[in-house]
Amino acid sequence: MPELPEVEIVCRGLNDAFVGHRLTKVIRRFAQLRWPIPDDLEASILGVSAGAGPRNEGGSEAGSEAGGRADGRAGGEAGTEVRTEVHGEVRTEVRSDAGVLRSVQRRSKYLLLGFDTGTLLIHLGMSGTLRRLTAAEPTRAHDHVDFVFGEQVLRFNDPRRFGAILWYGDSEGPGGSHHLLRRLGVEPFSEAFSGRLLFDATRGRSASIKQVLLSGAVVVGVGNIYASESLFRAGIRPTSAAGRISKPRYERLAASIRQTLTDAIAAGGSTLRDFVASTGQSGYFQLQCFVYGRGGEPCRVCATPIRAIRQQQRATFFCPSCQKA
DNA sequence: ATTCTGACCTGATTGC
DNA sequence: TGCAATCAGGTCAGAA
Repeated sequence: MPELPEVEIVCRGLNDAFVGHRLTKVIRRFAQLRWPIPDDLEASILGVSAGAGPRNEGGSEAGSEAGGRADGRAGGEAGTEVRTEVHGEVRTEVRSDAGVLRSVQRRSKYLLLGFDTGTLLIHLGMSGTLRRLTAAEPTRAHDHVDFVFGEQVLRFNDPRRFGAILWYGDSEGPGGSHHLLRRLGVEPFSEAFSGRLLFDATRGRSASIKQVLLSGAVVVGVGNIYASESLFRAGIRPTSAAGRISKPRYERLAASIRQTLTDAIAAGGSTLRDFVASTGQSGYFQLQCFVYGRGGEPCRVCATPIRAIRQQQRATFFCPSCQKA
């Protein structure tokens, strides 16, 4: 599963390949992910009310060979009927650029695809991938959804179905207020993230520091691998009570988290199982881990055998010599 | 309020 | 070779 660096790589890939292009169709082959994929997703994105009539359904693909260039007058293009509700007043207008993907952003491990009508939330869960393919590419097992952008397709595949595809319409407020995003901690690369924040947020907490990092309530994007790696670089035992770690050590931890994530992004995201970039390329080399997955092997710094334990049913790795309680 | 457990799923790997 | 048990990068909902 993608941790933050992988999601960041996918986010950049989506920006390069799809922003400015127009979504023409959503093909939903299997709807049951962590939550059901809305059945009116295509209509929501395109701004067409769900009951707008079956005549519109099939034949509206006429202008899709234009390859994403929208400046031409598009002679025969009828445009798409868009209905917006403003203060209870329903307006109908014809918009030829309905469905154009305006932006792709990452918040924690959520991908936020911005359309004029609202925000598409995508989470890759543990095993989700997004690939960029041509529309003719045959589907494989667990290819649940296609987002068709003319000739190219963004295809969502997720064997374990822990991922999510949700819609957050503009009428529901800005996407950032979605309940899944509202309680998230700060971004690790934001100004707000610091050793002081970690220190202040953990006073009185008896939970282990690794548990606090994984919870995402203070800082987001530190998954199971990078929690172990960051704590190693900071010289802190994963089992230490978060409330008993000093401010200087938290300063070091904040820097370690940033550095670990930066290194992983630079490496193209660590490739463990089935991560594939949105371009469909795989074969990124894996970030060289100091401790993760190296139980029993010698520490790369001091040669002491790395210890493997379990915390909250998750694998944790640390060097008993380099990392102090 | 904080902390912990179970649940959601399939697939790869391990051990008998 | 086959089959069962175990594990996997996330995170939500609910119980203790």
